[in-house]
Amino acid sequence: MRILLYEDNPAIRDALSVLLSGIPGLELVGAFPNPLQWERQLASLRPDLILMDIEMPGLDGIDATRAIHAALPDVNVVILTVFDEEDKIFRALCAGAVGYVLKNTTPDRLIAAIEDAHAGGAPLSPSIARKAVRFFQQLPPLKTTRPDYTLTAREHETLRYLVEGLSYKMIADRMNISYETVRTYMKHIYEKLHVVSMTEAVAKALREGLV
Amino acid sequence: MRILLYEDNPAIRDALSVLLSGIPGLELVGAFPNPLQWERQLASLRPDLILMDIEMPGLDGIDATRAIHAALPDVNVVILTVFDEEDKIFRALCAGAVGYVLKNTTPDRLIAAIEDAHAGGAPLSPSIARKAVRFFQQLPPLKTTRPDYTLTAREHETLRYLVEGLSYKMIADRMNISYETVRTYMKHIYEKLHVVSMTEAVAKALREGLV
DNA sequence: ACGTCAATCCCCGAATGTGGGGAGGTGGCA
DNA sequence: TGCCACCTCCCCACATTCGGGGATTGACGT
Repeated sequence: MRILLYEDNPAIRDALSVLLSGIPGLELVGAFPNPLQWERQLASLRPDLILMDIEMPGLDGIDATRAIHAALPDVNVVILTVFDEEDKIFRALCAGAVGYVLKNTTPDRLIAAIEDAHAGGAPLSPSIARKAVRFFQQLPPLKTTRPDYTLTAREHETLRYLVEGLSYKMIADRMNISYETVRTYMKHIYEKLHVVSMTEAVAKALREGLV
Repeated sequence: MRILLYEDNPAIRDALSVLLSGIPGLELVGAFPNPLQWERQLASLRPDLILMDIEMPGLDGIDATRAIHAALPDVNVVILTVFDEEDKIFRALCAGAVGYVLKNTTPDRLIAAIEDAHAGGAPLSPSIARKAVRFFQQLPPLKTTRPDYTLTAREHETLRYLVEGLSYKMIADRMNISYETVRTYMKHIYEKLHVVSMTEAVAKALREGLV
């Protein structure tokens, strides 16, 4: 398996070069401080897999991943970085990275990640995987049968206005009912949703797609 | 670590029971052919982690996962199944499963998955992980231009607690600051987000992913 | 005919949030 | 050194929400 490495820190680059070169079955075909020349390098070095840092001078690893994935979809790009921020993780995965490994990973786990990626897996460090999974859980309900709180039509309507940011008064006005009726509906909503404040109700409604 | 197993196939259930019982540090506190009695079983057996099959007579493992996750969010549910269809994977993860492991996994990898889940990771079999990652890549161009409201660190923290449904008092308590300071932050948040109430702030924060 | 339940309205008192100010301390940066 | 952004706290006055009640109407089902 031919591996290409993009990493701007010379110490880390050298350490990884030594590590990877010592593994039978792997061949490090190049190691560069940035992916500015990726087009030429990929054409001549023909890697099967790329280890990509994120913050590099000249060209961002995520942008490079996007470009590479668009041009050569068969090349597996694995992000290797210190950042475990959701923002970077999602941008990287959306850009086409097949894996996302943190730099504090032990050498043998890194090797396993490389083999995993080559075998059609998606190596993710545990904390990364958990964040990715949490993303699904926060996803608006696609076709999942969401819990049924048996809100009545008017209660449901009230909740929708609440999520829009309206006050009880405004909702009463919008629904052509009295302020007190809105209060009654809200009490029911609180009971049914097991919440005790507007903010909780709004959060629950939005998170569970009740609106 | 206390483990609970739901699996309808007696042979597999017994095999897993034997396997898990032989691991130091793990304690199999129960093994049932279906999760119909999950409420009572979880209350009495207090598992840290649940291994859940998908197709079981009486109650579907994914539905059970959703119910359990809603009632006891701290209990980690790991799906253990033969199905690697995208549909089931996504429904399971959206329902609150922290992991998804295929039954053709080797025993030591299964043990590793259990430990991984307990350590805050998200054990996914390689082919599952790849499908999950591909999901991100098919996602519509993610909001890279997320508006920047330049909330300060403390304001941002305040907003997060607000979305959790806490009152000013509770937030003050949680952040170890006075009620008045929370009020100050809220005023700033309202200005920066151009909103005038808690509900609007919560809705905007959730909709635009500010939390 | 009776019970149930959604929909509508009402009161009170207590708790909480909103808008307008002011003000001291810190640390970074020009 | 002085400015500025941030974090922290305070006061007043007013608006709004919350948690208990209670009440009437009409529709629907048995």
